[in-house]
Formats: sequence, C-alpha cells, structure tokens
Amino acid sequence: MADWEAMLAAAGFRITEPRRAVIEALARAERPLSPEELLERAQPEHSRLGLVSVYRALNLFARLQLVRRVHHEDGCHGYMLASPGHTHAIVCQRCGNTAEFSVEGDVQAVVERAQAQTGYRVSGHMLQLFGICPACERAEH
Amino acid sequence: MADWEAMLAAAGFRITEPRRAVIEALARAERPLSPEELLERAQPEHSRLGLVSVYRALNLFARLQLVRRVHHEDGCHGYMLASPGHTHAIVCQRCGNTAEFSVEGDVQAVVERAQAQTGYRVSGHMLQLFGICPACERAEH
DNA sequence: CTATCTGCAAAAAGTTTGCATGTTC
DNA sequence: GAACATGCAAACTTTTTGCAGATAG
Repeated sequence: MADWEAMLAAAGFRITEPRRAVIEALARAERPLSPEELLERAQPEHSRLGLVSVYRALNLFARLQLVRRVHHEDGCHGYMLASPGHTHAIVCQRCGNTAEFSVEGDVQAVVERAQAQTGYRVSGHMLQLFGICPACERAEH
Repeated sequence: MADWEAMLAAAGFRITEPRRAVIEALARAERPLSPEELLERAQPEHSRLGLVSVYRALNLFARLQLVRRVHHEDGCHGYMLASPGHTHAIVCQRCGNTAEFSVEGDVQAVVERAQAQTGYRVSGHMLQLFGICPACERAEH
C-alpha cells in the first residue's frame, strides 16, 4: 500500500481513482505542475477526470502535506509531491525544474535572529530558492 | 520629494495622483493589503480611482521594488511597502500584522548548503516567516 | 447500504486588455 | 503638445460551489 493511501485512510478519506490519478501524475512530474497541466497528465489514467476534482485532490493533499505548493515571486504557483520530512524547494528559473533540500540547523539561526529583531514568536516559515539547475548551467556555456 | 517619486522619475515614469494615492495608502497600512482593500483605502485620497489603476500601480511598484508581495502558504497574497535594502517579512497568523527583518549572513549558510545538496546555482530566494506578534501573544494570556 | 466523492454546469473571484479621454511633463 | 497614464467596460483566467448521480468501504 502506497504511503499516500495510508495517510488518506488514517485521516478518514477514501482512496479513489481520481485521487490516485492525480498523485501518480505528480509522481511522474519532473517539475511543479499547475492544476490544468495535472489534468492533462492524469487523464490517460482516468479519462472521466475533471478539473474540479484535480483542485479538490490538490487541496486535500496539501492539507495532509502530501504535496507542496511552489510559489513564484509574482504569485502563481504549481504543485509537487512533498518529500517526507521538512524540506524546501529550489526552482530553476530557466527550465522550471525543481529540487528539494533540507537545512535543519541553518534555518534555526535565521528564525532566532528574526525573533530577536521583531519580537514575534515564529511558528513556521516558507523558504524557497531560485536559481539555475546544473543542466541549464551547462547549456548556457 | 519622496523617495518613491525619485525612483519613479529616475525610471522614466510619471508621478500621478492614482499612484500617490496607492502608495500613501500602503504607507498608512498596518498589514499587507489586497488590491481591493487598497482601493477602498486610497479612494478618499483620489475619488475617481479604479481597481485597474491599483493593479497597474502595484505591478509597477513591485517591478521597481518599492512594494513587496506577501505570500501565504495557500497562495493568496497582499502588498506592503518594501523597506530599502534586503529584508524579509514575518506575518502574524492571528491578526495579519507584519514586520520586517534582515538576516544577511544567516541566509548565506542556507544558500550554501542548498547549493551543495542540489548542484543548483542559487540566484535568489523567497523567505517569509509566520508566527504570532507580541500584541497577540499578550492577548492570548 | 450509507456516507463520501465525483463530474458537470454555473457562479464567483481575481486579473488583464482595448480604447477614448484626461494628465503630466 | 506629445507621450504617458487613467478609468471604464468587457474579456479572460483561475478557483469555488450546488447538486444529482456514482462509488468506496
């Protein structure tokens, strides 16, 4: 039984064809996808699939932390499968490819400095990097 | 002459009433505002103001880095005046208030670790913290 | 068999564009 | 006065909702 199925079941949700189609399309994806793109890629798997169900599946998965929302500075976002544990995404500004990384201790320093400067009690963070992936780097030269 | 006027002029844009109304509403704001909210707050200043001009002003200001887009995990965003220099925002999850902080060196460690882990060349980042502001902290107890 | 989920259509948000008029420089 | 910016209406895009029928447990 796949991990996501256990997660859904544990939270009292059902394992359905549309949800499976969406999550498998995400698993195959090489970069974050928009709901529209996901629909296209998931339809071969479940031809009756509608865009609405993609949205509903994504919102559910995001709530359960099975998928991650990927933002860009100007706001539009895509979805990618989230690795278990606490990781962040880095997006290639040229090709859109994405990788994940984890920075346990280093973020702690940032959080502490921010708390000292602002007096806020920090409870969460959103960190995302932008850059150029190795493949694009090579292509540029 | 206000700083934003100099910035606009230097970039070849005009100082207009709608733009002034929007930026002054932002200056008065105690938290990030949506375009719709900004319209309401800027209209007293310039009654003919339309929502479209708010959008156009915000897009321009964002391009010139005069305002910062503030994201939430689920994507919707607001706008706030950007401090000069490189700062980040922390948003209170209870009341929406926002503060800025800067973490020069500490982010560098994060960037280096990410580069080492992913092989990407990092060129930018989006870091935003969430938490509870001092006022809400007090109110809770 | 029952509660949950889906798909459709339609509504609701949110954002952008075309164009005639008004403003800034 | 010329170029730029505005405001309106309307188009477009993106996301949500209502509901009858389908499906998982």
